[in-house]
Amino acid sequence: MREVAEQANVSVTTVSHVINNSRPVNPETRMRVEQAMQDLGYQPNVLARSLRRGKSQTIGVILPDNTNPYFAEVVRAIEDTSFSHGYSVILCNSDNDLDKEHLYTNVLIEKQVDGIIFVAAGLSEENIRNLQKRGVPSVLVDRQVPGVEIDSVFADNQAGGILATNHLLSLGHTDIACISGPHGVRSSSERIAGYRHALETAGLHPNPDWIFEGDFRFQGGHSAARVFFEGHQKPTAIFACNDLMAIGALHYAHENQLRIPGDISIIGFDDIRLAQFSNPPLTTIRQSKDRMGALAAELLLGRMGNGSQVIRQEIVDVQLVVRSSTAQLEPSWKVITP
Amino acid sequence: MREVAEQANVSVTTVSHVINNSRPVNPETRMRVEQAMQDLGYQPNVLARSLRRGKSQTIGVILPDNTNPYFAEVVRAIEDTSFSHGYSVILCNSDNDLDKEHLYTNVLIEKQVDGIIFVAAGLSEENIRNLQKRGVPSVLVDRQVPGVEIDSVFADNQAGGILATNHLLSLGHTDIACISGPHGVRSSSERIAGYRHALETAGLHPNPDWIFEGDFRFQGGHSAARVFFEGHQKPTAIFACNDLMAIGALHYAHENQLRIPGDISIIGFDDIRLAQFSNPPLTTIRQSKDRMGALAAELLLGRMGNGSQVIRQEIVDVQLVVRSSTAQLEPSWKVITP
DNA sequence: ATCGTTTGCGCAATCGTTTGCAGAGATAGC
DNA sequence: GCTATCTCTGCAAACGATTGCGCAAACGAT
Repeated sequence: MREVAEQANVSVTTVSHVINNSRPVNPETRMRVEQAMQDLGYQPNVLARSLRRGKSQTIGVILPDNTNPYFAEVVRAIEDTSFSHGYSVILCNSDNDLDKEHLYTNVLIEKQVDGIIFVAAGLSEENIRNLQKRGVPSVLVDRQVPGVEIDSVFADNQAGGILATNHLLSLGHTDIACISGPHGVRSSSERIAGYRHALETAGLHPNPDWIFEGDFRFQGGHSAARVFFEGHQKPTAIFACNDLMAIGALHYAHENQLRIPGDISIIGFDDIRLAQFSNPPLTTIRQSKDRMGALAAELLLGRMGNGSQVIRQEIVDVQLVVRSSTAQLEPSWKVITP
Repeated sequence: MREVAEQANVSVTTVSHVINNSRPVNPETRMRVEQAMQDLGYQPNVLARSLRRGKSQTIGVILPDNTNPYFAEVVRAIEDTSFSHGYSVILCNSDNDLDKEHLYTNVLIEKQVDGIIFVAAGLSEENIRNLQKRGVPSVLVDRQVPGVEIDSVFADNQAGGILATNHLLSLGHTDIACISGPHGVRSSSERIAGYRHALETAGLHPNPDWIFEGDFRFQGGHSAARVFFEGHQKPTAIFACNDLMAIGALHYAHENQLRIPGDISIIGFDDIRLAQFSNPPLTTIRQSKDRMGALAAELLLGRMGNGSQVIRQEIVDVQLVVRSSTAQLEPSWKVITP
């Protein structure tokens, strides 16, 4: 910058002002400065600027694993909208590990990020309070932490669980198993709550053997399906709490010559892109990952712009997407069996 | 920091030295300082440190789309190894857009990243020279840019293409179609080169109608398959240049009651996690994304540590993984048809 | 008591910007 | 011709750390 100033025969002050348009400067001078910047290939040092201004134009995103398509799509949306507002994003994989998450949080704070988005974080209440005490704007995505006031956006998980279960019920299924997410993940337990609620409303009571705790990954769905089908009583339909596990279950069924949806109906949750290309294409509950990511970023940006605004909790709708992995229960089955 | 210094009754100099262990300090004093840091909940401002030290402990990763499982897995490995060396990563989605990529590059430079990793970048030669001129360490992953000397790591794509094609040939297929990646993507064209080479070595000449330019996404594979099967002469096997497209093709086949691998064999490339859970599980060419990502990060870290080391180009092996989407060509087919 | 060494610490410049304050010259109003 | 206003620019102090240089006390040896 000093070099530019010298070459243009002005002070660094002026250079700064032409860069930022922060006060009027004589057109002729401005030209000279711009020319000098050109000639010298000058690029500002944003670090110094950030230091001075107290804003780094950077946000942190902490999520369990960017390899999970669901998170990948959310973070993509976050990155897009952040970028279009002039912010960069630092990516952090917490592996659902609270310590790692804490570590990342500190790194981000030390790097002076302007805000943090937690995607389905394992965030503890204490952790959040700490953030708030430090005055770091943050928003939660996909998961609530009870008993704490913080901007957040998540899907209407319970409604989704109900939607999914009702869909299966409406097809005549009553023996509906369920693959949950990892223990303690709120979004999963809400979906399960929806599942339970729908069953009870239909006058059925959920069979505890038919709730299997998965891991939100292919493998978990696969294992769950095995447990169900090696069990005494076999379900005719499965509600998986995310698409990955649904596809894992699909895979198990396929390995074992179970026809889908002939022998077993499967419904997922999320509607990741893959869902329409699975075999058969997966019936699922769509939550808009684009919208969630964008919303999260906007919430954060808003909060950063104006610290005192009221807390917002955005709930995004879910939607049943019927494809080919679910079908009417063959009446014959029920009739013949007894 | 000043506050800490006051509270501990020392100068900021000393505080700095206890933080960095950069010179001996009296144990008792050190205790006092540490206590003060505790009490005040002090966290260093890494921005200021970076400014002073001229290193930001941050690297940039520019890739087309973090939503693509292949890239997602690579970037995950990059993030992991960077983190374990004390670096954060800024994520940038270029959408294969050269302008956007250029923009991101500038942002990263201005943010004073210590290095940049381009994953399958559309990077132009000029672009790279610019980087080198500026002295920004950078490494290329998954794709070479011809005529430029730069650290890079990529898979042995041609070998992979040969491996895939030979596998199909060995199963008796001769009518082998091919779904390429987008025009101009080096990794894809090398795979195609391998495909051609293998065919020619087997005394066949590739049918130009049987090379379809895809987009490296589900949809492209799907479209390609349609073109092939609506064509006059139908292939008995398909080599897709990545798994996503292979799965797209699988999906088309399924929609049209083509049995796999009975009616058509399909082989992919990458071995993304999904590949083993597709229906049927996908035969593919594995390239270790973990290794590539880790290697890339290590290359970059090495370069950052020592600017003058010799240029390194790491080639990671590929490997045929046989699953269930490919099978022996039914002899009947060929015999009966004429 | 003196001197040389070691140990422990602080001063102040620096990294590259931004920004409050203020000065110089030009223009205008009377 | 004098002052008021306006336009354009620069000085220097921050932002929060790191680091070369140097000083003072303590210590051991003679």
